[in-house]
Amino acid sequence: MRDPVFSANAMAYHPFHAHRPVDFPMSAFLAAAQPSFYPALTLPPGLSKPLADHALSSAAEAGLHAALGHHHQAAHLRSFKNIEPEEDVEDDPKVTLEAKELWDQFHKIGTEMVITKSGRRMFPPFKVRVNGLDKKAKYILLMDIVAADDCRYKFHNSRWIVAGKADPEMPKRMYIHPDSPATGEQWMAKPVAFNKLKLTNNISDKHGFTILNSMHKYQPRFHIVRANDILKLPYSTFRTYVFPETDFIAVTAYQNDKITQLKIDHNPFAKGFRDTGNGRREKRKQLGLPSMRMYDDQGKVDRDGGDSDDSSCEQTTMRDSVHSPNGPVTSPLKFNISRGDCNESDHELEEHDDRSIRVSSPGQGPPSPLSPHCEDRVKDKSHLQKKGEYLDSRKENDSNFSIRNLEKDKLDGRTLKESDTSKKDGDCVGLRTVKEGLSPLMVQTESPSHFSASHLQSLALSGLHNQHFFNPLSTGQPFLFHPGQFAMAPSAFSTMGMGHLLASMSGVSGLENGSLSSQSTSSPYPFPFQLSQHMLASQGISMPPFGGLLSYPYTYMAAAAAAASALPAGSAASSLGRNPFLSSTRPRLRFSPYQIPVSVPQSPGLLITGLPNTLNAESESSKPGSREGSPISEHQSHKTGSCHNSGSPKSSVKDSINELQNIQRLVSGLEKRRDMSPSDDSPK
Amino acid sequence: MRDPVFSANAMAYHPFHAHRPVDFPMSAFLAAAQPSFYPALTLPPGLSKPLADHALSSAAEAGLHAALGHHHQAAHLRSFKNIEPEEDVEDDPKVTLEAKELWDQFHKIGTEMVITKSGRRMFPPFKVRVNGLDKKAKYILLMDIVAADDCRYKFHNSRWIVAGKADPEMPKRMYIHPDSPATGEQWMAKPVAFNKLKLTNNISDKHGFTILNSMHKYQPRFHIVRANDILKLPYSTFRTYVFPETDFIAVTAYQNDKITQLKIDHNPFAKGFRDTGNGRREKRKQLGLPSMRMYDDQGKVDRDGGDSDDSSCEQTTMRDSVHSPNGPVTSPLKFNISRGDCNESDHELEEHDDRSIRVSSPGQGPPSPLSPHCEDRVKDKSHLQKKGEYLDSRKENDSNFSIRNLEKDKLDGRTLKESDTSKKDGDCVGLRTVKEGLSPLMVQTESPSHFSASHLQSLALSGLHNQHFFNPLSTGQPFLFHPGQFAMAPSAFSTMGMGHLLASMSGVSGLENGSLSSQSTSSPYPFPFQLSQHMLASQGISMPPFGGLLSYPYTYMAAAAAAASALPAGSAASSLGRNPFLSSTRPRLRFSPYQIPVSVPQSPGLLITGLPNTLNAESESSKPGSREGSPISEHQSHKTGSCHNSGSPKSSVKDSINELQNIQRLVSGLEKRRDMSPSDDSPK
DNA sequence: TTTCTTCTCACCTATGTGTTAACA
DNA sequence: CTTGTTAACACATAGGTGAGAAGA
Repeated sequence: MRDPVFSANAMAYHPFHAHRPVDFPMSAFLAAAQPSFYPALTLPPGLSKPLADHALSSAAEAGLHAALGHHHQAAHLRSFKNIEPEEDVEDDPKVTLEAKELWDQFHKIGTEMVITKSGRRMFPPFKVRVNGLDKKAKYILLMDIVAADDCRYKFHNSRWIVAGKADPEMPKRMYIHPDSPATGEQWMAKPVAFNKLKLTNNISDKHGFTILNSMHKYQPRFHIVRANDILKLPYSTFRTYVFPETDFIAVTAYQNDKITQLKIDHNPFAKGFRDTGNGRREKRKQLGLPSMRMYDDQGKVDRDGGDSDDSSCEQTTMRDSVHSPNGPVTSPLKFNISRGDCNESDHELEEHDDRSIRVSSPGQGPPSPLSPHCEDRVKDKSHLQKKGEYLDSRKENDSNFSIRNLEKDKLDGRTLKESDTSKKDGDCVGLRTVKEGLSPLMVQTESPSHFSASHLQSLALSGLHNQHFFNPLSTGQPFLFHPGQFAMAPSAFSTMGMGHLLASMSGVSGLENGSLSSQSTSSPYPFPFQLSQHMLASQGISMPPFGGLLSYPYTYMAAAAAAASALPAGSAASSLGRNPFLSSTRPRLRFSPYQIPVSVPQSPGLLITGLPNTLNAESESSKPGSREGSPISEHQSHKTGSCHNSGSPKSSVKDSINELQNIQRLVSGLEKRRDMSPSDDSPK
Repeated sequence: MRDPVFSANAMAYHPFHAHRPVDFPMSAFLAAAQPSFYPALTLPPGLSKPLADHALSSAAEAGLHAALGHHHQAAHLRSFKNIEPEEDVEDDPKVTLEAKELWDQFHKIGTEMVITKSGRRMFPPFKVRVNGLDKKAKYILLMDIVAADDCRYKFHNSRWIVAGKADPEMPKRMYIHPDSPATGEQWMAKPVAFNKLKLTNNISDKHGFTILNSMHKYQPRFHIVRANDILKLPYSTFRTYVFPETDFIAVTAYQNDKITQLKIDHNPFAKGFRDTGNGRREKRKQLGLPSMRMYDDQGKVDRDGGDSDDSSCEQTTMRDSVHSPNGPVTSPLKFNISRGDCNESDHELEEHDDRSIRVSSPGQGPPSPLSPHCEDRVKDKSHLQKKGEYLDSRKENDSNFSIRNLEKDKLDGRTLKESDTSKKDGDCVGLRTVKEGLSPLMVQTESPSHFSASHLQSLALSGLHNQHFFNPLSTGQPFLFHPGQFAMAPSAFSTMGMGHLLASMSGVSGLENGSLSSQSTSSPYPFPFQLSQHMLASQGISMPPFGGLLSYPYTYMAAAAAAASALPAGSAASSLGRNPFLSSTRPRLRFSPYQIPVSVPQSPGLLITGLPNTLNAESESSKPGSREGSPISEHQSHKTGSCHNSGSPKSSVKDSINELQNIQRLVSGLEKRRDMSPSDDSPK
C-alpha cells in the first residue's frame, strides 16, 4: 500500500529546506516553489516515516534555534514533528460545482465580477460539493483565483475584446476555507462555500482579500489537501479542481447589461433592483425575470463565529428554485479563442444571444478567457449537447477555443448525464470544450517537503470582513511579506510560531469604518491584534519553519519574487526555464495520468495558465471528464475534470495512486480552525 | 522552577482515568469532576514530563483501541501523546472585567437577562481584559454560567424575592471563546469578548446555547486554561475568575423597569426605544438618559470570519464614553443575603435607589444572589469606598450577605484604586462585600488526567448563531450527550476524533428560519452538517479519549449524571460527600492559598456555589481582592478576586506558584481555531 | 470623447432589541 | 386577577447590492 520512498520524501525534505529559515540553501526554497519533475531531488528512498519525521523535527529545531533563538519555537518544533499525518486514509475525492446552472448562465454571457476597494464578494458564490473523502481524515480546503490568461480586455461594442497584454499580477492569496482543517465527514456533509472570499483592486489591501486587475480574466481554483494543520500545506499533496465555467473578468463596474441583470435576478442583496423600482434599462427587463433569489449569500456567519464562522463557514441560502426558469439568459454564448498573444481586436467574444437585445454581431472572435497558450494543444472541439434547455448554439472555433457550452441538463451539476466524456489529452483548463457542463479539471500535485508555488503561492484565511492570508511563496513575491500582505487568519496558523510576525504588522492600518468592534477600538494594537484575533492556532503543532520563512527569508527571495512577478502571463510555461530560481526540483506529480505539474512561482495566474500548457505538452492521455472532479477515477480517474493530464513522469496509474495514497497517509491528522472575528472592515 | 511531581501528576493521570473511556474505573471520572484535596490520589511524584506523557499516550491509546476499535483513533492518540504541553511558560494572568461600571449599574439594580427560545445575548456583554499571560503560550479562554444559588425568584412589589427552591438545572455548557486556542499575546492584545454567547430557556436547544431557568439567579465565570488543544481541556489547569457584579436573574421578560431602561440606554440595538418614540413608562424616562450607546455589540464577527468572523471573535464597539454620566442608575443598591434555604418572603432585595422611582421598601432582605451556603462563612462586611461616583450606600447585612457595592471608581475596572483589599478568607463569590468594584474571585483548579466537573461540565464553542459546545462532563449529565446537547464548534475539537459523534447527530434539526444558507438548505444532512462545518479541528492531535467519552461512556455515566443533576443547588458542598460518585480523587489545587476547590459534578450552578463554600470551609487565609483577578499575587495573589481562598493543601504561595508554573509548562502548545459559520439559526 | 474608476446612495438581507398583545 | 411565557412587531446595527454621478 505504501511506498516508503514517497513517504520519506514527503517528510524528509522539511528539515533540510523549508524548516530552516536562515541557514538553508536558497535553492531549496525555490525548488519547493515548483512542482518537482525530478524525483532525484527528493530525499533518498527507504526512509521510514517516523525516521523522516525525526530528522525533520531535529533539523528544523536546530535551524530554528540557530536562526531565531526563540525558546518557544523550539517547543513548537518539537510538537510539530510529533504530529504525524494520518496514514490509513483512503479517499477518492469527487468535487461538484454547486449552482452550476447559474454559473453556466453567467459563463455563457461572460461572467463579470466587480472588484472594489473595500472588497466585493463573488456573486455566483463559489461553492462545491465534495464526496469521496475519508470520513475521519482531516482536510484543508482552499481556493485561489489565478489569471486565466495574459490579456487585458475591454468591453467594446457589447463584447469583450482583448486590449493588450495583461498588467502585472499581484501575488495571489490562497483562501483557506475557514472550517479548515476539518474531517472529510464534515466537508462532505454539505457544500463547501467560499462566499466569504472578497475581491479587490486595492493593491494595498490589508484584509487579505484577493487582489485582481480590473479588465483581466481570472479562473477560480479549488484545492483539497489532506492535512491536519495549515502549516503542513506546503508539504502536502494538493488536489486541484478547476471549473472552467467559473472564470470571469474582473471589472470595477459591470460592462455587460446581461450580467448586471443576471446578478440582480439572483443575488438576494440586489433584490432592490429587480423589476419594479429602479429598473435600469429595458434590456434587462426583457432578459431575466422569473427566477429570482436563487442563490443567497449569507452575510453573517461566523462569527467568528459568527463571526464566526466563521465560522465562519459561508452558507448560502437557496430560497428560490435553482432550476427556476431564468428568463434573461437563455441563449448560449460562444467565445472564440484568442491566440494567446493578446493582440487587440484580434479576439472577440462571439455572442449568440437569441433573445438578447444586445446581440453582438458575430464574426469577431472574442479573446479566449482561458489559457491562450493552450490553444495549440486543444484539439477536441467536440461537445455533446445533452439536453439544452436553452438555445445552445454551440459553435466550434478553429482558433483553438472551446465553446462554452451552456447546457441546462441537470442544472444541479450533478444529475447531468455525460454522453461523451471528452477523452482529449490536451484539454486545457477552461479551454476544453465543455461537454457536460464544463467538467472541472483536476490537478494533483505533491510538494514534498517544500512549497509548491502552484498552490502555496499564498495562503489566505478569511473571516467575516478580513480575509487573512498567508503568503509564504506568492508568485510575485515568494517568501516575501509586507505587512499589508501578511495576515493571519483565525485558526490558520500556529500563533506561537507566528506571533512575532504579527507583531511586526503593527504598521498596518485597516480600520476604516464603523465596523470596528469596541475591542479593536480599545486595543492598543489596532491592526496587529485584528490579525491575532483571527489567527487560528495550528493544530497543536507549531510550525517554526513557516514563521521563519515568513519573516526571515524575506530578503532572500525578494529579488526572485520581483523577477517572477514581472513575468508576463503568457510566459508561464516558459518562465520555468527562464527564471533562474525556478529551474530545479519541481514537486513531482502524484498521479501521472492525472497530475498536472503546476508551473512555478510565477504570478498565480500564470500558474493556472501554465498548468494546462504543461499538461498538454507532457501527456496526451485522455480521461473522461465528468461533472465531478476526482483525481483518481474510481480511485482517481474518470470523474476528474477534463484536463487531468499527466505530468512528465509517466508511471502507471496504479503506481501513482499507490504513491499518492502513501503520501496522503502521512499527511492527514487532526486539527481545528475557526472563523474570524468581525475585525476591522474598511469599506469606507 | 519546575516541580516534577506536579508536572508528572498533571500528565500522568490521563492514561489511567480520563483517557480510558471504557475500561477505566468510573470513580476516576467522577473524581476528575471535582477539585482534589487529596494529593495522595495523584500519581507518584518524580515522574518526568516526557515519561508521564508517554505513559499517558500509551495508556490512552490502548484504552481507546480496546474500547472503540477505531483505527483512526489510534492515529489520533498517537498524535495526541506527541503534542507536548509548553514547558517554558511563565505567566501570571490578570483579568479585568470590561465595562465594569456598566455592570455595576446593572448589578446594583439587579441585573436581568432575557432568555428566549431562539437565544438571547447577554447585554452587558461579558468581556474581560487579560494580562500577564505568556506571550507565546497557547491558551484557551472560556466561560460558563452557573446557578448562583438554589433559589427561584419572583419580582414582587418592585423587588426580587425568593419564591422557593430552584428548579433543576440543565447541564451547563462551557462556552469556549471562538479564538481559542490562541497565544497569550493575542489574548492580551485586546479585550476578550464573549458576546456571542446566547442564553435560552429552550431545554431542547440545538444550538449549544446556554440553557437557563427563568427567574433563577446565575453567575458567569471566566476561565483561563493554558492548553494548545481543546481536547486537552479536561487535563489542564483551570484558572477561574468570577466577577460578582456580573450575576443576573434570567427572565423571559424584564421585570424591573430600571433594568429595561438601562438596557435601552446602553444597548445599541435597543436604540429605537430611547427617549423619543416608543418610550415605555414614565419611570424610565426619569431614569436613564444621558449616556447611551456606551456598549456596543458587534453582531457579525466571524465569520467566517466573519468569518470573520468568526471567527469570530466577538468584538464590541465602544462608541460612547464608558464613563459617560448614566443618569438613571446612579444610586447603589444593596442586597440582603438570604439564608440560603430559599424560603419565600424570607429574602428580599433591599433597594436603595435614591433617584429611582421604584424605590423599594427596605427592610425585607432579598435573597442572596450568590451562594446562600456561604453565609455563615462570610465574615467580612467591610468594604472600601474608593471614589464612589455614585451614591454608594453600602449596607452591611448581618445576614451573611455582602453588599453589592456600586462604586463608580475607575469605571473601566482598571484604574480603580484599591485602598482596601478585603483580606477575608471566607468571602464567598458574589457574596463578599465588594470593596473596589467587586473584585473577581480567582479559582485555580487542576484536573490532572481527568475531567474537572467544575470546569469541564461542558465545553461550548460558539460561532455566529450556533453555539457549539462540548459537554463531556456536564454536571447534570457527565459524559452524557444527546444529539441536541452535543455540537462541535469550529476548531474546537479534533474532528477526527469526533467525527463519528457528529454523524450521530443527524437527528438534530435546528433549521428554523431563513437564516439558513443555501448550503445548509441544499445539504442532505441539515443539522449534522451545520455542526461539522463549525467544528474546528483540534490542534493537530486527535483526542480519542474524548470521542470515546462523548459517545460511549454515555451509558456509564447516565445514572451518575441523573443523580448529580437532581441534587439541589444548596447541597453542592455536601453533595461531595453524599454523591457516591464524587467521593474520590478530586483535582488538587494548584495554588494552595488561592485555589478554591470547585465542588463536584453537580449542576454547574452548584459548582460555583459550592466553590465559595468549600473555600471558606477549608481555609481562612485572607487575600486582598483587587479589580484584576490574578491567581498568584504579584505572581498570584492580591489582584485576584476577593475569594481567592486557599484550598485544603496549604503549601507556601511560592511553592504553589512554582508547581503551577511547572504544570503550565506542560500544557501550552499551539493550535488554532476559527469562528463558526452562520449555520442554521432558529430564531423563528 | 471614451473608457474606466471611485464614491454615495437607496434598497436589500440578516440579525439583535424591547414592546406589546395574546396566552397560559 | 396575578404571574409568567410566547410570538409578532417596529426599530436598531451591520453589511451586501447595483445605480448613477463625478472624476480621471
